[in-house]
Amino acid sequence: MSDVASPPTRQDLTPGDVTETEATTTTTVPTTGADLYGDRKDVVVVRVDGTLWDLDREIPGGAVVEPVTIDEPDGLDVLRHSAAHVLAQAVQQINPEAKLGIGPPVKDGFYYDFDVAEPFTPDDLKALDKAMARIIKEGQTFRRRVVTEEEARAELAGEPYKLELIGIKGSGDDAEEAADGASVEVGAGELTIYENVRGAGRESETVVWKDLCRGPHLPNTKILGQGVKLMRSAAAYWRGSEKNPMLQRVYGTAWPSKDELKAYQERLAEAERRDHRRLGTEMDLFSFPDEIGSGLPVFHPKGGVIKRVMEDYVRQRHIEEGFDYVGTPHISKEGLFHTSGHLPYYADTMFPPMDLEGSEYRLKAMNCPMHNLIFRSRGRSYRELPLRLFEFGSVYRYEKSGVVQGLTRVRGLTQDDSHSYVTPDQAPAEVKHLLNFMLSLLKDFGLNDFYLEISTRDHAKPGKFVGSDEDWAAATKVLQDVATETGLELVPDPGGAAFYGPKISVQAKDAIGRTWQLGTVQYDFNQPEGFGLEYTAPDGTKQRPVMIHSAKFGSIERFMGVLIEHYAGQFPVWLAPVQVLAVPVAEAFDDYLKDVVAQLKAQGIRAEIDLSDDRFAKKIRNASKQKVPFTLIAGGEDAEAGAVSFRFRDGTQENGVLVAEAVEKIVAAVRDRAQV
RNA sequence: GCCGCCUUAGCUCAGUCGGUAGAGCGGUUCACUCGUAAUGAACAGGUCGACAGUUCGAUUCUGUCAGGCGGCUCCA
Repeated sequence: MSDVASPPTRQDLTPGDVTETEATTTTTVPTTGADLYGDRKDVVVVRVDGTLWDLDREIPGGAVVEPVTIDEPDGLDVLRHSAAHVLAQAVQQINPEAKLGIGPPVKDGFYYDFDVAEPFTPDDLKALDKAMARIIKEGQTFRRRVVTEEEARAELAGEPYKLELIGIKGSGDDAEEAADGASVEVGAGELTIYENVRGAGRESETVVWKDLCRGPHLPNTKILGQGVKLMRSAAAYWRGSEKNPMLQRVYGTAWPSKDELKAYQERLAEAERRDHRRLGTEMDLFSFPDEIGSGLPVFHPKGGVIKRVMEDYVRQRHIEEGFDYVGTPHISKEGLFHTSGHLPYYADTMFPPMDLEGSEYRLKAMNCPMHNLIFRSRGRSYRELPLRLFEFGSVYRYEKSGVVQGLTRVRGLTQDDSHSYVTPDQAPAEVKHLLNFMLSLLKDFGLNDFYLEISTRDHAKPGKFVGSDEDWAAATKVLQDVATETGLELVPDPGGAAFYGPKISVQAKDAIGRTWQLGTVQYDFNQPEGFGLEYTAPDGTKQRPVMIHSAKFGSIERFMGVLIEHYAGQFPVWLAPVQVLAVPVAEAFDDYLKDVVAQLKAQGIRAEIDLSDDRFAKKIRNASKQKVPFTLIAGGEDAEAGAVSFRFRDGTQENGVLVAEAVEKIVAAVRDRAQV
């Protein structure tokens, strides 16, 4: 990765500023990373004046050098990228006709794209895993060689995709822009080829494989050890464009050790156990009947409880926060979406029109146009602002068949959508209000770890966005300032804005560290103009409001999916479809527990009793599998004492709790939205 | 939408190298059942995703479509 602009480095610091544990060294005479750190097995490359270099590359005098270990982010990238090279070597060893695409490191692993006549099968992957293991075991050396463009073209004459990358570089485009990951192959500086050498240093040494690559690499394939495994293969468009040919991409994972690989595989297994699609079926929450159509969920009674409780709570909180609950239809004449400006941008993702009595109607894909009509239904005074309209809007989006996925990507969804109409002066306070409100709501549902993404217009694509540069700059500043005030991490997303204005989106981390995009706050100065929205100002003039869109969860369906995975189906009491399951030790105690259940129901608790003729142990098993927060057990000892015994989902137990206390305890757990 | 794989009972899956199918769980019934993750037995349940084609015969082979899974692209 030579000569590429890189993040600030320690060369900018005076020696006294260096607080990191890794010491830097300033070279006085030419040397190499291997000379400096050769005795440290965990050092895989060096950072020379902020850029990563191979260990055996000669470093000039006067450079600031620091070691990069295999377990730090840069070191892991090097490890994974080197694994990608081994994969490519294995592929061409088995199939010399395979043409190379690109092979960058990605989160937790790497991939490499190949143009091959036949897609890879699972058996192919097994064979490749074995071939890779052999290459790793034989300890090939990665050797860097600088080449001219002419030399590179000659050596890579048989690799059309590599030649294309050289061409991109030659044309002066930024390789990073040209193809996601292509910068791994061709940097912005000199061209290099990496050779894999068998028996390096010996007379018999042979170059067994080579690839155009900016590097750097591990010194030796042996370092990959037993931490590498191929995961799957899939197709991917060359350079990320659907206009280009499809290549076959092989994904792998790579870790510094076998144990870390195993830990990663265990994390994947845990994610699979939590998969909301699996739990949704097991817990009888929802389904996607083929007869209805792809991406259109139905909620079963237990899933319906969760959805209703979520909605009830969110509606109540909105009302407390000054929102007015409104209702709008699922369908409208399509002129409305021309007025709003949506149709030219989103026609592809709206269901096609239906012709009724000479008018074209469309299923609603967004709620804002209808809320605008509510605003416009009569004259508005500045005294009414901020005017906040909120509803659970059912919207339908024609998502392409390949992207529909569980509850997280559907074609029919319920948005917890609000639109605040404010004066331009009120906008910053309202954005702040919405953002804090959203974060507090998410915390009530048990999510506590957030970062924000701020999506702005992309000047390179003027056709995608509406409005003047000044309006965009002003709107972006409002969002930026409020987002900064939260103290949360801010990630820029240039080009990610809606056509009508910039947005902040909230990303939440779940219990196993995955992030999900949830709510958004969007600043819109375009639709008020399109709809001619006005209010009367104190001086009697007509003024244009700004509208601020906000969905707190994004969609109820997706958020339910996130919650199912976050809690692994073990919901906090207030959300659990069944909060209490009473299990009599024997039939003789049925009536005793029926009475307890009746007392709980009188307090609004979702309590059931297991009156089946299963044996006691089986009933415990069933209760456990249902993930009910409180299992209440009663037998002779409990009944005599006027008590019940609690059994919790982790198997722990609290025996002999007086019935009145038990009811109070359960009611309190629901009221406090407690997890038990 | 694109590429690959998949679709057999409510669920999870066997199976048929072309002669219309099985298990476990779940369901129903009966018997049993007084303390912490499976009591036993019997019964019911399937146009083998849909539609074409090849064939004496298709759940099995071929094609198209639908749905699912994994990616790519997209995601107001």
